Amino acid sequence: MHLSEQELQRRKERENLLELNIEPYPSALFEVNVTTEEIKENFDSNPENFKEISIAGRMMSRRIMGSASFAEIQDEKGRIQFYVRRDDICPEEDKTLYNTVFKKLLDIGDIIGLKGFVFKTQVGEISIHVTDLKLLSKSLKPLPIVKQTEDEEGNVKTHDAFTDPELRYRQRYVDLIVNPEVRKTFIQRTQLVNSIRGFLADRGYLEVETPVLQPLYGGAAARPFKTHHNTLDMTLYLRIANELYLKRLIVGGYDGVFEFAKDFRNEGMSRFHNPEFTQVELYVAYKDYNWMMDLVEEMIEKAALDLHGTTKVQVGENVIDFKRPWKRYTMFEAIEHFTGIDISSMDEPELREVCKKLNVPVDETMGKGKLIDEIFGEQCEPLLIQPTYITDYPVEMSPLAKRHREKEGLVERFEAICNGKEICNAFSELNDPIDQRKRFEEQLELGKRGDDEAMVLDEDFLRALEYGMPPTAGLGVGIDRLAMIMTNSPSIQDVIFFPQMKAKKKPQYASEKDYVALGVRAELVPILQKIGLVTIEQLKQANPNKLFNDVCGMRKKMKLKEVKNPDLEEVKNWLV
RNA sequence: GAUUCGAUAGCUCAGCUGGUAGAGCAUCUCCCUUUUAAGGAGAGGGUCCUGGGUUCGAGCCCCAGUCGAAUCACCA
Repeated sequence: MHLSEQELQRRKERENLLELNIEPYPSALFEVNVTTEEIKENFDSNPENFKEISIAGRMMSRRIMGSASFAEIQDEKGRIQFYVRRDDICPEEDKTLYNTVFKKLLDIGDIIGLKGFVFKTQVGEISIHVTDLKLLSKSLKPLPIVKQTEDEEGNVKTHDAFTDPELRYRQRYVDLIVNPEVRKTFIQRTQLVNSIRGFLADRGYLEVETPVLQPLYGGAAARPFKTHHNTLDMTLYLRIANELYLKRLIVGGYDGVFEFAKDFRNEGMSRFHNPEFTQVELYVAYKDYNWMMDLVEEMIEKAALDLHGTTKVQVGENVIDFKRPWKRYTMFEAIEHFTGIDISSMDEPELREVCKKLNVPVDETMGKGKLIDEIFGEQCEPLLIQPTYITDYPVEMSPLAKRHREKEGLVERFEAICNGKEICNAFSELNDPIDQRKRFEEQLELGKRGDDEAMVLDEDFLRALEYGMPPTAGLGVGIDRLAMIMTNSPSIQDVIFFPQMKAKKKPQYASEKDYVALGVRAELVPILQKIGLVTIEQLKQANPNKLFNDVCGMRKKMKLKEVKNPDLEEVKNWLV
């Protein structure tokens, strides 16, 4: 393993601490009685409450000025400056704790505990005057240092921001340490979930859990992840939705059930798609989709209020207002509104004409429903910024929704569109088992025609319906998409702690033993690694003359005076 | 999957027409006081993503690859 100079330095510091009988990773708890936030908010009004504080966190900056120093400590809530004076933390003769430990053996990134009192500096910054300092955990890897300054107008300017998306997502822990707004985003995501959970629980609906591993995948149209159970020797799928299980529970007699579900779809990735994502699904008996629209409006409006204290949320360049009531269009109305074309009574050839005219891409396999959906998706959806309900979808696209009570060829379904994207999907659930079987069979036909996202027939679910499911309204809300909007995040990766990333290929690093087995002296191993020959295969392919040169050159460069250079014969022997 | 762009010090980035690898921050040494991106003096730190090629000479040009980003496509 290659270590940078700074990493080696810190490992050395760790050793030095041990030699001073200072445990770099102590086990005892450290009593914390205040947070940075509490100090900053309350010190001015109640300074006497902060005479004996104890706080822990990560040291994020340090400015040493001889026998006194300023540094910053960061806890979960924020940062605060602290002031350390040598003679405060070392009242006796022995000044090691300040001169050696604080100044030399501590680094930015170390986790420390402080005791002391709060005061204000001459410049007016609330700070902690430290009387006792304890190392709680030594950090061996240097952090990217992000500095922020404020100009006279109070604009915060960030220097050397840690922005590389790859590193931020692969090492989210670093992102969270140095980019405080990231921590805030995820707190808001949790607040959003809590708000919705509370809203639904207050209405008496039951939060449940249903299988993630399913023998048949259903409830949505998507390609699944496939896996295998060894003991049962059977194929299982990671769920693409939990809809059919929640409906079974409605059959079983619960009148309202919901689940925050991780779903998995084996499809493309984009800033709106992660292979695993979160939905909350809700089913309520004896209700219909009109009732559900009212509920969703209320629920999301409340979530906005809980997070922001207002129904207005800044998203990119737009301000989105979740205040009830939201605009409602039928799908046909929306298409007519945005294109001027009334397609409500068109047949398939006429729809194809319209697509051509509007430059909507189509292909042969698309039926009437898909064509309508395509027109909507191309011409309307991206233009819907404020929360808007689109209702009454073509039946072909909605095999689990109930036929419309009045309109032929449509189902009682709605989606809420916001910022140009779907945030929820709901319908009056189809509970006629005969019709449901027919719809599944139509899906099977689509599957035979090559649609690899067509639904599969679930006999057990049909059996449940045959026992009788009450009329039910069902809902699915994409939590990630909603979180993106509520936190003003442009990418789904910004609201998922550990978004899926392509695996990094790691070469099989050879160990010292592997080199020695070839006759390489152990002291030469670091040289070979430094040259870049980290696998035996690479070493074997090296040109002996060049290798000999490189080794001697690198030895000099690394200033390994005590290491004896190999001769050419010796190098050649490694490669035999 | 397609197109475009990118990869240089721990971090953020510069690097001219192909000619000895640079800055700021971070790190190390020295001075230092309630400082404000504290300051001053000095030092160390590089597989210029990988592999080929062109060339007397490649961070830079060419080819292939890896990884990433953006846009598009797919995702009812």
